[in-house]
Amino acid sequence: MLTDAREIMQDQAATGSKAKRSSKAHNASVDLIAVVVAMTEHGPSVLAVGAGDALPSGPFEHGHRSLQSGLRGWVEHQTGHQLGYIEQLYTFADRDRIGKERQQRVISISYLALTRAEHAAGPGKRAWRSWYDYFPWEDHRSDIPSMVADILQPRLLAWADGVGQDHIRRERRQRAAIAFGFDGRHWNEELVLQRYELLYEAGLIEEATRVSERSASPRPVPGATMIADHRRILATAIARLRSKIKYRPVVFELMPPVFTLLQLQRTVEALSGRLVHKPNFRRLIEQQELVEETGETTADTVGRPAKLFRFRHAVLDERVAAGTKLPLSRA
Amino acid sequence: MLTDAREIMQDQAATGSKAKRSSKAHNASVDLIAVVVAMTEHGPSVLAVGAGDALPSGPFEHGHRSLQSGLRGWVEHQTGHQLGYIEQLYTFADRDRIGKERQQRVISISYLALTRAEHAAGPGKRAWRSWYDYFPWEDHRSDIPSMVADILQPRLLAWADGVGQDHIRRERRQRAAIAFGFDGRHWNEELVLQRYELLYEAGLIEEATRVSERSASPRPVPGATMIADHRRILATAIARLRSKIKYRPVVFELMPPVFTLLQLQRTVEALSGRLVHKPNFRRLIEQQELVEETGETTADTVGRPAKLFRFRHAVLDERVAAGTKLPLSRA
DNA sequence: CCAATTATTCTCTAGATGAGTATAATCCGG
DNA sequence: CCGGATTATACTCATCTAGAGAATAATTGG
Repeated sequence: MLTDAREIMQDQAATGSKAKRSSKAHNASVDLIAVVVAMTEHGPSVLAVGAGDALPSGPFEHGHRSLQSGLRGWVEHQTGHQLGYIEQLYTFADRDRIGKERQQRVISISYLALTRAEHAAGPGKRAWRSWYDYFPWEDHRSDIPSMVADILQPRLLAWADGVGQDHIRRERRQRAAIAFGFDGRHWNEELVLQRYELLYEAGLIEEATRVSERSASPRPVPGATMIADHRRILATAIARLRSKIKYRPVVFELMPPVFTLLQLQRTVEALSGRLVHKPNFRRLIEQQELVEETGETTADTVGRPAKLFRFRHAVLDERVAAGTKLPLSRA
Repeated sequence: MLTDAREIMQDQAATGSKAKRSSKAHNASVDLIAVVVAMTEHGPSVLAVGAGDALPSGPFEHGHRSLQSGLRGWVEHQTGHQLGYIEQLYTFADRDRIGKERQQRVISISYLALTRAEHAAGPGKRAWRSWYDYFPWEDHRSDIPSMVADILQPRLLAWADGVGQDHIRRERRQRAAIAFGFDGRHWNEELVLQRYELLYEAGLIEEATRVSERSASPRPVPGATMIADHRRILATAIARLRSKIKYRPVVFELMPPVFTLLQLQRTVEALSGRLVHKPNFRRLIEQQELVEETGETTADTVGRPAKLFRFRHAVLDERVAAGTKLPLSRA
């Protein structure tokens, strides 16, 4: 099982330690929320519950051995899905949420999990939704979605120009330009959360406006909504994953045991939302020795048959990739 | 104020959302733990309380507006220190910890904060401890500490060889070699947590053994201890910071408003625990336009006077550094 | 003025990366 | 059985980046 060593270690650390300090901590309820990602026929997909508008989640309970095992339990119970790779995303305290009579706060701990769609056992087959349903502006594979220039840009500009002070207007314009690549800037696929936050701040996200205010607010931007802040958590997960595939071999968690290099490339492209240069992608994968040939080739496809590869699990032990960006002396 | 946009946004997200799902979540107490880092005369230092064996911490309470503000409150109260940059580290659930009669779990949310030592107001002047007091094997600036070869290596090998099965022994040896750079491997300064975990697993960390077992266990390795798992949290923070200075301009949080390039270099070296190549470091900083000249030069020192620089806060708005490692097409 | 000391600039090299071209192996319709 | 379409794989080339070390500049203290 491919797992992020650091995260796993941390969680083991959590369950193994013994505390000595007694504290007058007050109580809170603790929720676990999972973003479960897999590749389906519809592209990079997320496991949704309810009407496709909620992430699997549930309270952390006494029976749970650890946070992660509690999360696994809830996902399995709600979707019939067993999780492999898990990493923690973020913990936040919800301010407005109040439990029954006695005031009580809710702590939400969110996780990113990677799996293969086939692993599903049970009913939840329909539960996969392409994550681009929720973020249609994030898919730049075929081209920049027309809605970016047609809808997002004018509305964000209107939002920026709707403010009186000059420096705030400029600052808003600049933030929008950086996040969405306006004015000839490059698109940065990792800024998923910043883009969502910006739209949210501009009042263009449906979740940002209360039902009572809907008529007064600007029309929200296209994209499926979710309850509470689940869509924000999803944005966080996508951003994390898009960043992580660049320095850790996590893509393979989403691949079948055996695959062609083009299939691998298509997966990376689906996740990052943009196309990569085929020969260079191949060179990158091979020089890092991430895969090994099985000896087999594909048969069913048109054109020259492609070699099949499998992930070299050994690289997880051999190396620990860490991005060097300091001018260290090699010595 | 230089802050990590992603983290801050997340926390705002937390306080701003409204939840709809009612849950039967059971109660837990929530603790906030801070690793506060600054550069002092003794190098990279961490703010400690008690006998220098605990991190500032306290329960998350009703009065707190958000997790971060709760953390700020506790640190300020316990150390008189105001915090600037804050980012979340990790959340874990402590299994063995039980509150009074009714069984209750403790959730610990840990944070990394960066500040300047001078910002201290109040008594806690003695509270700064070099982080190398706790991890003496992590400082490779002058040379590889002799204890690595003299103490750590033999004890880790003894631990590995103490197991019967051949493949487990090999796996332990390999893990130790990768983490500590044995057998001619390179030292990877980011593996702070992995190294601590390995020593912990090998029973060489004092916190790992209960008092009653102390006589039977192997003698722990040098290094100041901390209560509970605070030293592990510190290791996590150091690892995160060593990684982050490579792709985000966070070092400047630790610098005075005006500094020379050598001072900046010394700070980076102190954090990463290793030396960098001076001309190349300079080239890196300048080509990224992270700093601008003040026009002044240092006077007090021997040798050619150095130009003084200040951080260009504008870069935070202009750019969003994100590590590209995919063979994307430039378009 | 000279030696010592620190700062700053340049040069050289090897490797990584972006981009495009060329060749290989298959299928399919004639 | 051949030629075009299609996909896979292998090369080539220019540019950029990062590691390493040398050369030059501006001080201080004798």
